[in-house]
Amino acid sequence: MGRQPCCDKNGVKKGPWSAEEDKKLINFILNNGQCCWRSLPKLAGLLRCGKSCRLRWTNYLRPDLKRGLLSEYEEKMVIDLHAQLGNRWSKIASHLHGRTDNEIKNHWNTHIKKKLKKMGIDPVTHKPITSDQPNIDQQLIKNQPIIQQEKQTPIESTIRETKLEAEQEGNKNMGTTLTTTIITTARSEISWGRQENKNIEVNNNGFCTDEVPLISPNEILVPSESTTPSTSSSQSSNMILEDLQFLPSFDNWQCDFNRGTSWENDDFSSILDYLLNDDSDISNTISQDWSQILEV
DNA sequence: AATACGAGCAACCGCCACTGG
DNA sequence: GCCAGTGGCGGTTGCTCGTAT
Repeated sequence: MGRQPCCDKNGVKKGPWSAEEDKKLINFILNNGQCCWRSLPKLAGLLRCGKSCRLRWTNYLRPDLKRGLLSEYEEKMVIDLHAQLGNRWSKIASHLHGRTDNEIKNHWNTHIKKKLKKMGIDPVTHKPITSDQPNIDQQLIKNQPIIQQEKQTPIESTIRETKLEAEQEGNKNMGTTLTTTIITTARSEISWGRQENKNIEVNNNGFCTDEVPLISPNEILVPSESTTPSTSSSQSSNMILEDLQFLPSFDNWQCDFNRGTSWENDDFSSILDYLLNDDSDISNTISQDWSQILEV
C-alpha cells in the first residue's frame, strides 16, 4: 500500500490563488494563528490542500515579507551563504530577513547563476571556471575528496583579513573599519547560534562543529564611506543601518572575542552611536581597543 | 498583427525528518 | 523499535508577460 496523500485530491483546488482565497486564509490565520495545516483548509472554508495553504502563507501572504527584487547587498549575502551552505535555501533564507527560500531559490536560478557564469565563476563550486579544475559534480563522480575551505570563525578571519588590508593600504581608520565589520560579523555569528534555538557544539577553538562560518570577510566589509567617519554623511550612516537591518536584534546578547574580551550591549550602543554621530572621543577609544586586539 | 521564444516566478510534487502513540 | 501523521525542504513545472522576429 502506498503512502497516503497529504490531502484528499478530490475536490481540492489547484493553481493560482484568488483574492477571495487569500482573504480567507489571512483572516483565519490572523484570528486563530498557524494551527494544524492539514485541518486549516476545512476550518478556513478553503478548497485547498493544507500544504498549499502553508506555502501560500509562508511565501506570499506572511506580513513580514519583503517584496521586490533582492538588493545588491542581499544578493552578495546569498552568494556567500550559498558558497558555504550549498542549495540549503531555507537556511540561506533564515539569514535574510523577510525573504523566503522559494524567492531566493528562484532568484538564484534566474539571476545569480547567470551572473556568476558571466563573471567566469562556477555557481556550484564558486571557483573560477578553468578547464583543468573539475567541479564538485565531477569530483563526486571521480570519488575525489572535495576540497574543504579552511575553518575559521568569521571574527577570526575578519580580524586577520582587515588587519592585512589595512596594513597594505596604510589605513588610518582601521579601528572604525573593524568596528563596523565586527558588529556585522558578530551579529551573523549570533544568528547561526540562535537559529531554531539549536544548541550548537563548539570545539576548542570556539568553532561551531555543526555549521560553517556563514560570511566571509570580503563580503561583510562595509562600503568605504564608513571608513572615513569624519566625512561621513547621515546618508551613509543610514546606509549602514539599512545594511544591518536583516541581521538579528542586538538585544540580549554578548560576544566573547578571542582573549576573553566580552562585549555587552552598551559597547555596541557606543559603537553604533559613534558610527551614526561621528563621536571622535568614542572613535579614539574604539581604535585604541582594536589596536590592542590586533597587537596579539 | 501574429507568432515564437525566453525569463521570471508562483505553485506543485515527492521525498525526508521529526514526533507522538 | 515501529508506524502513521505532519511539516518542511528542494527540485521541477507550468503559467504569465515581455521582447524579438
